[in-house]
This record gives sequence, C-alpha cells and structure tokens, in this order.
Amino acid sequence: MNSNSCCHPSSALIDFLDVGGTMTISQEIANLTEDSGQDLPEENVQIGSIQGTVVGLRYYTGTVNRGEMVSLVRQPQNPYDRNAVMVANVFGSQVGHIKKELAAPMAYIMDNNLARVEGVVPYGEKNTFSMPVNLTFWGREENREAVHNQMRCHGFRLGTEFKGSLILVLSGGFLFLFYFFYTGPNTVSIKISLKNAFDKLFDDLMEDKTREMEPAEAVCTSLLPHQKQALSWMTSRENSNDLPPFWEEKHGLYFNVLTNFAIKERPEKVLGGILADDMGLGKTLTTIALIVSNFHNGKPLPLEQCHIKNITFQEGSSMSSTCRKKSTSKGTGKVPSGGGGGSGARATLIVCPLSVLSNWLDQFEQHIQADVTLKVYLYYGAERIRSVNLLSEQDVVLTTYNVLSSDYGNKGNSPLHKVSWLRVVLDEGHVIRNPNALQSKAVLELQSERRWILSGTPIQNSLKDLYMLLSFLKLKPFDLKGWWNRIIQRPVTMGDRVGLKNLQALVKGITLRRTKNSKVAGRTLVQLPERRVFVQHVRREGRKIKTACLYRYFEEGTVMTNYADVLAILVRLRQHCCHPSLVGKYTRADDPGTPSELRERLINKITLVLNSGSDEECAICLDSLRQPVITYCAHVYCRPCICEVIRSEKQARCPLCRAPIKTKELVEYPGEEMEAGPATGENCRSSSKVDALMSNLLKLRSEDPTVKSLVVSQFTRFMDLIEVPLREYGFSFTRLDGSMAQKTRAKAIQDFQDSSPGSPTIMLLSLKAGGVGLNLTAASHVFMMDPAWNPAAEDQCVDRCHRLGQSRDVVITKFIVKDSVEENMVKIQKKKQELVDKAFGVKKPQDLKQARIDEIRALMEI
DNA sequence: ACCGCCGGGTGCC
DNA sequence: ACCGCCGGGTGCC
Repeated sequence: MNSNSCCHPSSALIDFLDVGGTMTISQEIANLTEDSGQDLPEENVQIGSIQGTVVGLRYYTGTVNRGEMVSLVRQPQNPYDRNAVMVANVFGSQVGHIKKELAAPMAYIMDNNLARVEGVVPYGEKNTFSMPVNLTFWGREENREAVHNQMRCHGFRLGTEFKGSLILVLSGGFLFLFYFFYTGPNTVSIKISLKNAFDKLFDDLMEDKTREMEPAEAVCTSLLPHQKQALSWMTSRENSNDLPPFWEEKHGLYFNVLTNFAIKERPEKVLGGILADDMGLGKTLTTIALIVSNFHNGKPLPLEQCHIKNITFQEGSSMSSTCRKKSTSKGTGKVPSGGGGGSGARATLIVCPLSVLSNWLDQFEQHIQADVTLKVYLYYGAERIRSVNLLSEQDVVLTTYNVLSSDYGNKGNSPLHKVSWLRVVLDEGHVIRNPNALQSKAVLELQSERRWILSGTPIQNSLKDLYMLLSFLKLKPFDLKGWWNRIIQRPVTMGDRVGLKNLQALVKGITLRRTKNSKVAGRTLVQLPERRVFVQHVRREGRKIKTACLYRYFEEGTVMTNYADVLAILVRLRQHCCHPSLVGKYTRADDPGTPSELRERLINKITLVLNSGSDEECAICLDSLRQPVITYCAHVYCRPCICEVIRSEKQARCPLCRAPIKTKELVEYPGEEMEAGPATGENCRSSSKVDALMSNLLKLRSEDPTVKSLVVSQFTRFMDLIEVPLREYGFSFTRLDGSMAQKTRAKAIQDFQDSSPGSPTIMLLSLKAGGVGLNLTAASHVFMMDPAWNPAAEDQCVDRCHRLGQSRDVVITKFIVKDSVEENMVKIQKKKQELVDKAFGVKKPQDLKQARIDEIRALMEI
C-alpha cells in the first residue's frame, strides 16, 4: 500500500487556514462529540453500514470531493423536522441533510448514544440536488442489536458491505486506497507490529531539521549546536508559509489528502508546534532565544529601545532589564519572512507549572544580556495586575496553569484571555492532556498567532494524550475529538497501518524531538557525565512482618474488593522498612460500622491511596484522577467518570469489583492532610537505613566537603526523622517537598544550588516534589531512601541533577531492605517498565485490574 | 430534477 | 369524471 501521498516530507509541513464563519458549526460539532467520550476500544466496534442520501445540496455552500469524509450532526432544533441530521464537511461547512426517512432512525440512534455515525461520499460529488453517502455505524457491541432493530423498524437493513473491503477511489489524479478495516473487539496479532511502529513515532524527526540559526545578540549565552538547530526549526515553524500537514496545492485548490477535503482558500497556517526534546537539552534557553530572535514579523528584538535597568522578580510586578544596543545584524539574515503578519501582537505568554516558574525567571536573567530591555511580567500572586493593556505591552508574561485556570474559571474576567498574544508557550505542555481539566479548557481559549508546547514527554500514557496537544495547536480537523478519533485514534488503536503512517507524518510535521543520545554530526548532543547506580542492601528492622490477611484476600479472590486495605498494608510495610516509627495505626475494615465511622475510614483510605505513590489512574478514563472519589468498596475513580457509570446502568456496579454502588455513597478526597507532627521521643532513635545513609554522608564529607547530595524519600515523615541525625552531625541542609509554597521552594532550590562555602550540602527531597523541570545540578550524589512503584519516577528524580550543567559524575545509591517488600518492589519495577512499553494505547480496565492483582501478588511473593 | 410528487386542466375515437 | 391521463410547477430538513 503505497497510497500515501500524504507522507511526502514536503507536504507534511503545511499550515492550516481557519475558515472564517464556520466556527459556530465546528463548535457545534465539537460540543456534540465532546461528552460522548467514545474513545475506549470497546466502543469502536463496527455495527454496520448503509448507503444513504444527502439532500438539499443547493441550499448550502459546503462542498465535498469524491471519497471525502463527512460528519453527521444532529439538529434537534430544526423547525421542519426534529429528527434532522446535518451533513458537514471536515471544515464544518454544511453540505446538506440526510433524507428524512433515514434521518428518523439515525436521530434515535444518535440521541441515545447507541452508535456514532460516520459518512463518506463515494461519488456524485458534483450533483446539484442530492448525493449518496456511505454511512458507517460505530459503537459498543452491546448496542449492536438495538441499532439494527431501530433501522429495521424504519425499513432499513444495516449491512457490512464495507467490511474488509477495498474501495478504490480515483480522485484529482491521485490514487487513494481506503481500507475500511473491520476487526472484532479482540485484535491481537496486529498490535505487536504496532508496538514497534509506535516506538518509531518519534524517530527520524531530525530529518531536515539540522539547519542552524544564531540567536539575536540579546542572548548572551552561546547556544549549543542542537539548540541552534531547534531555534532555526522553531523560527521556520513560526514564519513558514507552508501548508499544514496533509494539505497539498492542486490545480489552484487546496486539498487535504487525509479527508479528501478541498477548498479554494488557503488553509490557515499552524504557526508553532511541539518541542519535545528530552529534559536537560535546553528547551527553556531555546525558547528564550526564539522569543528575542523572532520577535515581530520575523525580526529580532528591537534592541535600540533602551530604558532604565530594573530587574525585579517580585510577584505581580513588572521587571525589565535595560539596554544599550549595538547592531542587530546577527541572527536576522536567515529568518524566513512571511509569518507573524503585522497584527501588532507583541507579547509572549509562557504558562508553566509552579515548580519551574522561578527557573524561567532565573533563565531570563541568566541568558539575556544585562543591558537589553526585555519587559517580563510575572503574572502570579494575589497582587497581579489584571490589566489587558499592561499585559499586551509586555514582551513576556509568565504565569502558571493554576493562575490561568483560576482566572478562566472566574467567568468573563480573565485578562489573559482578552490579550491577543503573539505567542503562547505551554511549558511541560503534557499537563493539559486531560481535556476535562479546567486548565486544559483554559489554554484552548487563549488567542494567539503562534503556539508552542514544550514537553519532554508529549505522550505519557496513550495516544489520546496527543489529541489535546493538536487541539491546542489548532491543527484542524484534529482539534475536534470526533475527527481525531476517526482519522487517527481508532485506526491506530485497531492496528491500521495507514492510520499509523498518517500519525507519524502528522507528528513529524510539527514536532522536534531529540534525546540525550541523539547525534549531531556524529556526536551526541550533550556530553553528560557518567551516572552510576549502586544498590546497598541494609538490615531489616525487627522480625519479618506477617501479612496473613493479604494471603487470605488472594485465596478468597477479594484482592480488588479490599484494594484500599491492600495498599494500606503495603504502605505500612514500606514505611516499616524505612523506620518502624513511621508506621501508623491500622484497623482493617471487616465491619462497615456506622456511616460516619465508615466515611471517616473511607477518607483515610482515599488519602492513603492517593499518597501511596502508586500512581493511581481512574480505571474508567484510564487517565490521572480528577475530582477523585472513593466508593464504599474502596475503589478510586474520577467523580464524573463513575457518576456516568452509575447514571447509565440500572443496577450500577463498581467497574473493578462489581460491588453495588450509588452516587450518594461516593466519598470525596478532602485534599492534602498534614501528617503527624515533628519527631519526638522514641522516633529519635535511628534505623538501619538512617545509619547507612549517615555513614555514607559522613564518608563523603570527609573525602570532599563540597560534595552535595540529594536524599530522596516518598515519605515526608521519614524526611522529618532524617533531619534529626543530619542536625546532630552538623550538616547544613535544605528541604523540598510538595507541601511547600512557591517562595520557600524557590529559596530552598536557590540555597542548595549556591556553591559558596557554608551553603547546604544536602537536600531532603520528596520523590514527587516539583515538576520535571527542577534543576538540582549542584548535587552529584543521590540517595534513594525507598524504592518507588514507578521506575520512571526514580529516573526523573535522578535526572534533576544528572542533566545539562552537571559537571561531576553522578552516583546514585539505592537503599533496599533485605528480605522485605522492597526487594519485591524492585522486581516489579522491571516488570512495570516492560508493561509500560507494551501497553501503549491499548489498555482496558480488565487488563488494568489483572495487572494490579499480579503486581500485588508479586510483591507478596504469592 | 433527464426524477417523483402535487394539483389543475381536461375528457371517445 | 367520486376516475385516468396530460403536462406545468415545483423541489431539504
């Protein structure tokens, strides 16, 4: 199948045109497809297909091509027929209506969410009055009968004529193969080859992205070759006049090779993309260079406007550094012109997690010449000035996702949403992967000419993570869930090679990704110092703990019904490995007790589950938990997800253990709770791990007093306990954990990174504290006090010091208690890594459940 | 729409 | 003729 003219490198880098006036209908389609949440594999069964008729063509301007995909949108408010089904092309322009006789059963099916209907116009695209449309119904297996019945009642018979058939469509001189791939719910064979292809998704992204560009002179740091390449690529993405991915110009028309859509007007450009470099390659520096080098209309920052030097980083205050300017010839020559467009937009908005806010400020100060005027405003804190004018006049506005979403939630009064930005940059952009999160909705509403996503991990769990990124970039039609599912998500999930190729072409066109191992001219991008890992086994505390009740759960097959108990026991076993006094009291929930007691216990459980570091996901949406609630059977879900389950079933049952559940019995997560107070009394005694740590630290200090170390634990109370001997032996240390406010956090980081004598040599770091951007390169030793469930979390933590800027070899010491739950956790880490590799995109709740059981079983060595 | 359908005009051969 | 047939007007939902 060499049908993919869409994979031409030249055609992949194309820009999109936003067709004016179609937004309402697009929006309508978006709204209609948004809440159906039909992206789980079991909802993607083909129920049947039928040929229908599109009528009323002459009343609408929307046109289609031979073989073009169309969308079907219900119009319940239509004054002539409340069953009306509108037919629209990819850009949302109405083409016509489905003939009313067929619209009647379709309306019922669509309104009751029995199936999604998708259309393709096989021929007759030039007809004046009506044209045929091949309709395919997709839905859950359990709705198959209902859909067929409804159609039969109205005299239609759903067939499977497109099943596994090849339809050749000749169009515009191109040969397109449309392979209507039908597979049942269980497709195993193709998924294996899919995995390899998926791994290659980001391969070859470097091709043709090796041109270098010098930054504007305002940047005082010299860029590494790969950063100059990124700058060149980003600049060309912003100034490019190319068509967006999958668009080609043919005979004076613009033609989308994926959907067969064609239009006279040039599709709107997509200026920007995804910078997906590994962390530590300098995404921040590159972005700063981009901001000043490709300012307005492809020119570098105008350096001649110089004012008073005044760099302050107070929250909610404007800071600007001043300048005396020289020539700006450097870096201007290679900038392709044409982008930007003279709209007058000036300001770049950078949205980032709180944890890296101070890093951005540091980096601006560090990399921008001191005599350059760059107006940077930190839109953060209660004192932030909510003035659209003030914000528009800045060069850079920095804010956090939290500030952005809280302003956005404050209906109609979000200054950030009233500014026409030149450029919006989402740092750690993968955080918007959940479309239901307020912060995701908030970023989609920002007005900007250019849009960038910075993320070392653009796809974290599954393919659908990419949807929100494309949506933010306004990469049509993938910014609408229905089209994304249809053209990419479902074909790829079902193992369709063409779908995968399209996905690769799509990603390739808008993404630059290099890893630490990528090479430029035969050399790796970054020569990082070595990184050595030692596992140090330590003695167990006291006798081996009995876990009889866990064995019982396995024998009874009630592991999942007692999941919270199981986790609670495991947490305590792990705590015991660290220090016996960490272990809190524990009562098992044999007796449900009175409702208030039960409630209290459930709150305890959900707190434990969410703080257990087990990286919980909602088993329904398979995404990270939002508005977590716990059921009486102690399983944790997103509130909207589980409410939907309860609403849609008569006798609702817990998806994980099948226990009956009710909405009013769901218990909410009350939020972070502070755990026990400071260590006192018997807590002050040491433990094997603490002893081992101290002897390491003392040895290091005697060898080289300037060496700095990270001491990492998942238990903040363990960190409390470690503080005692650290003080006792006169170590100067700082601490960073999730509970700290931004100011103290930034102070802790700054103190630790400071190399002057007397600065802290140790940082107590909670494993989950801070985002990935955190820079702790002052440390060259890492002590992992307790193993994490997720090996990636440990790696990420180490990467905070083993990154660009690290000059010493990094030594990692992991303490593992012999003959304990920790040893088994290490085994699971390895397994889990394999699982993550395999499970890309095709996770089912059942698999997830079994994986959990297997995991716990392995932990207990049962 | 080179259709179907409607409704007015018309009416043996 | 309370029909058939003809031919003009008309046409999404």
